[in-house]
Amino acid sequence: MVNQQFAFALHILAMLAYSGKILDSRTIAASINTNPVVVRRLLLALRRAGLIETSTGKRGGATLTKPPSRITLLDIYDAVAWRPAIAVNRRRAFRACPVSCSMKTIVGRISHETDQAIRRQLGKTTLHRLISEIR
Amino acid sequence: MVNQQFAFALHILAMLAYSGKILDSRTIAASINTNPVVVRRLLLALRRAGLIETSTGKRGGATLTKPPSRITLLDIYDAVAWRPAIAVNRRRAFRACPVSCSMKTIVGRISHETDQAIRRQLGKTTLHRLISEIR
DNA sequence: GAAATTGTAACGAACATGCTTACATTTGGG
DNA sequence: CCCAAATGTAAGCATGTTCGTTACAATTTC
Repeated sequence: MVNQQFAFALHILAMLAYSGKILDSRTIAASINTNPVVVRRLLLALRRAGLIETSTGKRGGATLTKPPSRITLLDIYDAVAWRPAIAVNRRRAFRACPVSCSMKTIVGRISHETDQAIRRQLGKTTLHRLISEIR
Repeated sequence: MVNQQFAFALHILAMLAYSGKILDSRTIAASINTNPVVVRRLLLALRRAGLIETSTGKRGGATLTKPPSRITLLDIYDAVAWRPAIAVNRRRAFRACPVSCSMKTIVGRISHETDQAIRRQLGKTTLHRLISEIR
């Protein structure tokens, strides 16, 4: 992955789990060293996934909806990673070439299997275990 | 991954394995539906990894250096994927925040574990098995 | 020596990513 | 009731990546 959204999302949720309090996007952004709007966009994705709740207005911010022991890194990955780790070539195949005609299917399967392997791995770790490594 | 280089590399090696002959970059590029220079750049990476040999001049091109049963998708992945699937935030940590100070290490470990999971998966499949699915 | 091929540099277009500004909306508290 | 503080969200910009393209030197075969 080129983008850092998964790393940012982990950081956000680690902050929320570690503090246990409502945190605003400015505080979180300072910890990540980025802009509050970048954080807010990720908060939206995490909320859509049901991992956090947000509230607007004064004293607003975000909190977890579940205990950190019941959130896995896979939940977070699903919330923010929409592209598979392995891309497939989507162009038209060259009809006269059997390799070309089969590659989309074959690479599609490889991509899917690899995704499953990633998901299996991420499903093993909870947010609770992740924050237990802080300090 | 945003880029398609792994998919392209799989395609190139599948062509070489399937045909068993020397193929030039123009032929391969036509099958992938891209430009010969794009193919040649990947051929360089695959050659550096010891998977193929190339020859210049008339009747030049590329061939495998080993039987397809002895090339795994992991070999190919290593040849062309230099970025880890999961990026880490490389900015300076915010010193006053314990979460911020720990995240680089923690996400680094997650990134590494995930990479290992990907590599385990890709190591299971040989180029031979891949081309057995053609047609 | 001509033709075909790789190796490689240089440039550009398209796209992805993240930062920033801006502002409407919502909420809490005096 | 009004102000301050916060999210939600759009728009635009800068940067980096990716891929395609052109071009040409070097190499090899015939």
